[in-house]
Amino acid sequence: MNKDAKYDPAKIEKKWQKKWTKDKLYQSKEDPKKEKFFVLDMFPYPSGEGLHVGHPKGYIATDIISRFQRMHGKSVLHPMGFDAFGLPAENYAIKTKTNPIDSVAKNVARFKEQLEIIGLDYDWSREINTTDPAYYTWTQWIFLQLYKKGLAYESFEPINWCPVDKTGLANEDVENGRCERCGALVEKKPMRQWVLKITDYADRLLADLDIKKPNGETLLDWPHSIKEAQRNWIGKSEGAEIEFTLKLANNKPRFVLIHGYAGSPEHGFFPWLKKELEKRGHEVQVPELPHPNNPKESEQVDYVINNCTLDENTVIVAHSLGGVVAQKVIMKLNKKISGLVLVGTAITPGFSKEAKSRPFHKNFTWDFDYARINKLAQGRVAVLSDTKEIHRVAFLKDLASKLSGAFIETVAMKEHFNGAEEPAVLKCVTPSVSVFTTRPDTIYGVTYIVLAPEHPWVSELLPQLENKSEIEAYIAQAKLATEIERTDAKKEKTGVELKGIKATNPANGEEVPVWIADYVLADYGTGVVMAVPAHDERDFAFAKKFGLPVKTVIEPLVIRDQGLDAIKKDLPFSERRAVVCIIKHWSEEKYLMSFYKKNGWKGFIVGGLEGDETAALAGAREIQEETGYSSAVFVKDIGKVHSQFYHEVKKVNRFAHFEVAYFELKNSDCQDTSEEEKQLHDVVWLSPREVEEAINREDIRLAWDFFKKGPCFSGDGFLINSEKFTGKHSDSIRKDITLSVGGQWVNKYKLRDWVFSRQRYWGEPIPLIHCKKCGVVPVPEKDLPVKLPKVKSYEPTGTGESPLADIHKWVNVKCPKCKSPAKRETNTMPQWAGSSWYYLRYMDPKNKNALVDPKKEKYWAPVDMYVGGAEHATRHLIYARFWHKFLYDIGTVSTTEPFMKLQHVGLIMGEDGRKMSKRFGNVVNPDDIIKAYGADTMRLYEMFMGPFDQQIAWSTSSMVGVRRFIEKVWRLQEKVIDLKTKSTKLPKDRVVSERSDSGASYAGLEEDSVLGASNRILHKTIKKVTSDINTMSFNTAVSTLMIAVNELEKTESISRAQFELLLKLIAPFAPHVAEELWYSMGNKTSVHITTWPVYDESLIVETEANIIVQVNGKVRASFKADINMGEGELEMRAKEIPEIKKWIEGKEVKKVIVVKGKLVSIVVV
RNA sequence: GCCCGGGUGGUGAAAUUGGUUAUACACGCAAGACUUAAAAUUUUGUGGCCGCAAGGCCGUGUGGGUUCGAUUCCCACCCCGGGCACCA
Repeated sequence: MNKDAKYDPAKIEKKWQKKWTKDKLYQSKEDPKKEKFFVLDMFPYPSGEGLHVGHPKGYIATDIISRFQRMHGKSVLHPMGFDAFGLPAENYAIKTKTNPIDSVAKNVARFKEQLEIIGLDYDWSREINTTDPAYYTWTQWIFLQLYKKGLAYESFEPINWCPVDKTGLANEDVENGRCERCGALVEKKPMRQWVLKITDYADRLLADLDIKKPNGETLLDWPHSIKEAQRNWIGKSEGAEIEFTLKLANNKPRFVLIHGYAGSPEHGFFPWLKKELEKRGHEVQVPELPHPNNPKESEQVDYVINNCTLDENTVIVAHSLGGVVAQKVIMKLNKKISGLVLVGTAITPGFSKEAKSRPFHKNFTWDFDYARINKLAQGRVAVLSDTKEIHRVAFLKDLASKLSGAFIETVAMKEHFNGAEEPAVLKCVTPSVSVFTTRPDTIYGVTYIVLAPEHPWVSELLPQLENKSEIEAYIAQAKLATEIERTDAKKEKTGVELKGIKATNPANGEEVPVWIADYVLADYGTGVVMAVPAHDERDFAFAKKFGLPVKTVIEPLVIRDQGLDAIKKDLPFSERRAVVCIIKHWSEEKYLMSFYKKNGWKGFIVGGLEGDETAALAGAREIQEETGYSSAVFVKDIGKVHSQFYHEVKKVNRFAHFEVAYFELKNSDCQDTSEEEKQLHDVVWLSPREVEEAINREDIRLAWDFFKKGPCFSGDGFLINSEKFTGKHSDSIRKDITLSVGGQWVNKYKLRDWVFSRQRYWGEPIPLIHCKKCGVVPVPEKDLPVKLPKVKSYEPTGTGESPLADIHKWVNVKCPKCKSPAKRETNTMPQWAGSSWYYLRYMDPKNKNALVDPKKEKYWAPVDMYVGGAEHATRHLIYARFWHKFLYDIGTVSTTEPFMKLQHVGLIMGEDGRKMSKRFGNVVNPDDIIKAYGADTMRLYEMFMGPFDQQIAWSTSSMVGVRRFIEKVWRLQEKVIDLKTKSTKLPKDRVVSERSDSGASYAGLEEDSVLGASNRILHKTIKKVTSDINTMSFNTAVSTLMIAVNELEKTESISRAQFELLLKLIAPFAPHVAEELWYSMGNKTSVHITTWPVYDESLIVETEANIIVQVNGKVRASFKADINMGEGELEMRAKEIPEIKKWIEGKEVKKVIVVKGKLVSIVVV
C-alpha cells in the first residue's frame, strides 16, 4: 500500500467489503471447540422509504460487539433478516398498486444494498424473511401446536376494531383508545376471532423477569425500564375474591325443603340450610315426611301438598328421594312454582347395578313429564351432583338435560350431600356475585356494590327489577361509548341503581344497594366491585354524586422513616392524643398556619389532649394560648390521623393520635402571646393554595385533605367499626379478613388474551379448516404451509371478513377428517407472529424437517445480546417470551427465556430535534453520508454521539470530528518505524508467524525507552475500550481511542507492534480503515480474525499519586507521593508544605483525614 | 394520579462504593501560523462574574440538610422524557 496516499474511504471500503464476502470471513459455524456468541438485531420491516441514518445505529453496535467477540475467539452468530408481513407492507402495496409479494422483494433488495455499504459483518447465508413460505410454514406449525394445547381458541367477544385499517386489533395495538398505527379511534365490534391464551403464561412472564442464576445474578440483563413496562402491562394484583349474596326485594321466595329416604328435617344439611335461609329473611318449611324408612309415593306427595304452601313464590329444594317426591308433587299439583333444586336425586332402579335395592324402588313410579315439570318450575331448574358419586353423576347429567335445567357438578362436603353444611346447595338457591378487591380490609366500609354494565347477571336479573327501562337505556349507552369515552378517569361518574335488589355484606350481614356503572370494567377481576367510598377515590366520587353513604373504617397511620424526623429504632415511643386545629379567618378565605422554628415543621396549631378531654375543648384552649385569638368557635370534627415520628425538640419517638378539628374565628380579637410561644413558632394566615404549598408533613397534609377534599383515604392504617378486627392494622389482616368472610386469596392480571386474527390479506393464513360436520379441524402438519394465494385484489373488505374469503378456489377445501366440503379459516395472523420466534430460525435457517435442529438450538441458544428499540417493550418482547416459553413446554427449545441481555437503541432525531420523517423533511440518508464521509466515519460518529440508549439529534457538521480522528490514524502510519533498522521503510512482505499473536496474552510490544510511554497509553486504552464495549459505552470507548491517538501523534515515532495494537482496537469500530492499514503493515490475513489484545496490569499501575491537601474543606496545595505511602507519612508531608503551614499556623488542628493515595484533609479551628 | 428514568459549558456530552482543583473527548466560537486567497491542516484560548494583572468570588435544575469534604447521600419542590392509567 502506498502510505503517502490520502485517506479515501470510497476507494478502500468497497474493496474490503468485496474481499470479506469472497473470503466468507463472517460465516458462522457450530464449532464445538469454541464458545458461542449470539448477537441479534431486531430485524427491520423493509419499508418502501429505505433506511434513514437512525436505523443502522443498533446494527453498528451489534457489529462492534460481534467483531469484538470474534476477536475473543468465539464462534459468533450475527444474522439479519426481514419482517415483511403486516399492514405497512400491505398498505404500501395498495398505494403503489403492486402486489406485496413484489414490493417486499424490491424493498428487501434496497435495504440489503444500504446495509452492505456500512460494512456490517452479517452472515447473509442465514438471511430469513417472514413472508417466505419456507419460513411461515413454521409460524403456522407453532400455531397448530398452540391450538392442540388449547392455547388458541375461537372467541365471539367484541374486540377492538380499527375502522381505518379495517381489522381487529390486539389490546397491545391500542394506545389510549386509538389504533397505534393510524391513530383512528378504536371501536368495539363483536366478531369471530382467534385468540391466544397468553394469560395462561402471565404468572411466568412476570416471575421470570426476576429469576436468578445460580450465582445470584438476575438471568435477564434487561433495562430496568423495559422490565418495569412489562410488569405494568401484565399488571398483577393480589387480592380477595369474596361472594356477596343477592336478594330480590319483591318476590322473596319461600322455600320448601324435602328430605329423602330415611331422612328427616333434623338430618344432614337441613337444619343448617333452614337457618341460613331464614337468616336471609326467607320463610322456610321443612315437612317431616311420613314413614321415611318405608316411603310410599302417594302418601309422601300428598303430605307435601297438604302441609306446605306451594305457589308461584315457592322454591322447592329436594334431596335424594325427596327429589322424586318433589317432581311428583309438581306434576300432581299442576300449578306454577318459583323453582326447583334437585340435590343428588334418587336413581331409577336398574340404572346402575351398583345401586342397592331400596323399598322405594317398588313403592314409587318412575315416569316423569319432564317438559311439564320444567314449565311449571318456570324454567328455573337446577340439578346438583356430587362428583364422588360416580354412578349417579351420569344419571343426573341426563336428568338435567331432560329437565332443560342447569347441571351443577360439585364436590360435596360429605358423599351424597350428607354433610351438616353443604354450601353448594345454599349457593345454588341464593344468587350471588363475586367481587375482586385488593382491599378486603375495608369490607366493613362497603356501602354499595357495582356491577359492570355488561355483567351477565344484569340481564339475568332484569325481568325482576323495578327500573328495567332505565337500566336498559344505561347499558345501551355504555355499549355505544368508545373505549376512550368509557375509560376517561376524569369524566363524571355515571350509573344506575338496580332497584329491587340488594346485596348482603358477608362480613356484617348488612344489606347494601346494587348499582351498575361503567367505571367498573367487565373484563377485569370479576366485573363486580365492592364499593368503599371512604377508602377508594373512585367509589368516593361515585358516592358523592349519587348521595350514597360513606363509612370510615380505617384511620391513617403515618410512619416517618426517612429524613430528620425518622423514628429512631432504639428509642421507645411516647404515645399521646393531640388536636390539630384548622382555623378559618373571621372574614377571608384564609387559614392559620404555624411555622415551627426549631425543626422547620409547617403545619397547624397542635396541642395535647389531657385525660379524656375533647378535641373541641383542648383546641379552643390551645388557640388562645399559642396564637392569642380568643374568638375561636369549634365547628366540627374532621377525622383522625395517627402518626409516628421522631420529635427533634423533645428528643422522643412520638406516637401521636391526632384529632383534626375545624374552628372559625368570630372576630379579630387577639391578645399578645407569651415570649416563649413567640420563640417557638410564627403564625401566618394563608390562602388554601398557600397552605397546600407550605405543609411539609404527611400527617398534617392528610388532615388538610380530609378537611378540604372529604373523608376519603386510600392508604393503610388502623381499622375502626370492623367488629373483631377493630384496632388491627389494615396491612396485617387482609388475608385473615378474607378467610373470615369465606373469600379466597387470588391473583388477577391486567394482561388480556392475545387477539390473533387480522381481517387482512398480507399475513400468515391461520392453518385451520371449518367443517360443518367436524367443526374446527387443524390442517395436517404434512400439508403445511398453507400458502397465501397470490391474487390481484386484496383490499380489506371492512365487513370483518378477510379478503381471502372471496377467493373461492382457495377457501373451499375438503375436510381433512371426513372429506366432506369445508372452508379454510380466512383470518390471517398479526404482524407480530413471525417476529415472535425468528431468532430461532437463524440457528438453522434451511431446515425442512424441523423448526430448528435440537443440536443447533442447544449450541446457539439463547440469544446473548439483543439490541433494538424500546418501543417493543410490551409487544414483540412479551409475545416472543410467551411463544418461547410455550416452545420450551413442548420441548422445541431448551431455555426458558429467549434473550439474555437486552439493550435499547436511543433514537436518532432529525437535526431539528424532531423525529426523522418524510413529513418534516429532516430525513438524513446514510447513502449520502457514506458517499461524503465514508462508512467508517458514519459508524464512529453514531457511536460517539452520546450514550447509546439515549435519544440524540443528528448533526452532520459534528461528524468532521471523527473524520479527523480517522485521518489522524491514517497519518500515524508515517510514524511507524522498524525497530531493528530504525527505518520508516517497512519490509513489503512479512511472514505471518513472525508476529503470531494467537494465545491470550499480548506481550508483543517491544521494550524500548523511547516507546515506553506509548506502551503505557496503549495498555490503558486496551483496558478502557474493552470494558466500554462490554458495557456498551461506545461513546467513551471512541473518546478513549481519540485520546490515545492524540498522545501517539505527539511522539516522534511508534513501533509497528504499537500501531498494529491500535488498529486492532479500532477494528470493530472502523473495520475498513483498520483493515487497510493492517494490510499495509504487511499482514496477509484480516485484522478481524486476529486476537483482541490483553493489557498488562503492571504497565498501567500508577506508582506515584498526586495527593491533594485540603484545609477546612478547601484545596490549598498538592504534592506527589508514592501510591503506597502510609497515612502517617502523608500527614507529615502535608503539614510541611509552606502553603499549608500558612493556613494552619497558630490554629488548633482539630482533625486530620487521610485517604491513602488521594488526599489529606486538615480541619482547624 | 401511580411507577420508572433524567436535569452538568454556546452544543453532543465525561466523571457518581462521597475524596486529586468539576466540565474528559468532540463540535462550535475567537485569535495566530501556512496560503495571493479560500479550503484543508496546525498552534493557542474557551463555565460565569470582577480585575491591567496577580488573584478573588460564584458555579452540576431550585431550596434546605448531613459531612472535614456533596455533581454523587437525605428531605421538599420544579422541569423534561418514558410506561401504566376508572385495573377495584
